[in-house]
Amino acid sequence: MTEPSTAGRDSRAVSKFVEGFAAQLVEAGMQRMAARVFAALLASDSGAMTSAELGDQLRVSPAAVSGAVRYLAQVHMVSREREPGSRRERYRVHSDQWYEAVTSRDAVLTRWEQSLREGVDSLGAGTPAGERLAETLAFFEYLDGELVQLMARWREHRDRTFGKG
Amino acid sequence: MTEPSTAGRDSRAVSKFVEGFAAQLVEAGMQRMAARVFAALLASDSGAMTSAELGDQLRVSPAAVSGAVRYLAQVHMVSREREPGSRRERYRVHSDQWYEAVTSRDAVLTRWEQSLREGVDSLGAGTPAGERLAETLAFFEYLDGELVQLMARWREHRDRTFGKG
DNA sequence: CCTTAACTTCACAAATTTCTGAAACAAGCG
DNA sequence: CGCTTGTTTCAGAAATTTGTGAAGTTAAGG
Repeated sequence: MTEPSTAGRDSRAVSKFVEGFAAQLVEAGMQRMAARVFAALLASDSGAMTSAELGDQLRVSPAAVSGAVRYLAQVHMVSREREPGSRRERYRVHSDQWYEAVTSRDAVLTRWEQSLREGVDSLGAGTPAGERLAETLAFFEYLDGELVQLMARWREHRDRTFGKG
Repeated sequence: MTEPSTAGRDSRAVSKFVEGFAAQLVEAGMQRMAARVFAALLASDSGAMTSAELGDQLRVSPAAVSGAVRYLAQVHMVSREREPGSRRERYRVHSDQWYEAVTSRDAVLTRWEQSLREGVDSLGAGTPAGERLAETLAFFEYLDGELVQLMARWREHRDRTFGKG
């Protein structure tokens, strides 16, 4: 017998990946529900799902989906789409967009750098502690700049590998 | 009046930096106590502190310090030193060692890659979802390799800037 | 060896986070 | 306009995380 269209795939396999990958993300610091929603989108064929589909597949309430999606949208890991002429919303991983969000983490690095700058100032640039903070700061500033270039090279590499492949 | 030797520095300023920077680390996903211990070490002049000093400065129990240090040692952000002929242990940030730990995050990336590989297999390399996972996996593999080179360039850059400076 | 200082482990209490159901809110459609 | 469907907000219950005190372990020093 044929499976229903949305579940043409082995939903056992999908779930195993979703939960496993989400667990890894959680261990790295992401909120549990956000991780699960993200993994589910990543593992969907279209790369987009509605709130109802997510709630159904993950067995959670609309409220939980709402909260997770708000977070994911804030950090640019998914985008929201309004299907024209419907109150239904779709959440999508943009395949190239999302890992840019993971690496660039601009906001995080910037705040770290700001803290370190203040530390260097208040502890004194000449003190051993001040020098250690300054070196750390220099590292993050270096990292910032390098990541931009790294992402540029990745896009090129990706286009060669996937674009024409 | 002169301050006691260990607190020759403005302990108000130290604490402000420690708590502020730790908060940023927490927001990025690190455990609270580990973040505070790490920040305290970073802001110390010698780059090393004993368990007692840490507990005293952060106003927490030995147990809390123990837990935090175990974690930090596991992820190579501090190393433990046994002062010879004493049961006192010192915890140290190696100034160059620690941010290597932050970037390389080898363990994390490796586990992500493993999850993704399994996902590609079980969802099918030919399916749209499988292709998305494969592209994501390729990205992390690329990142792995690039980070190694990036760190090599940083060390060079650092030696030029701080080594002879 | 026995004492004692230092660290670790463990069970539990406190604080925080996470998810839910219910109610409020929005927006298409008749 | 009001009905209906879909999303968000909110207060609280449940689960998880975090830090403590106390007991346990290890090893230096008499």
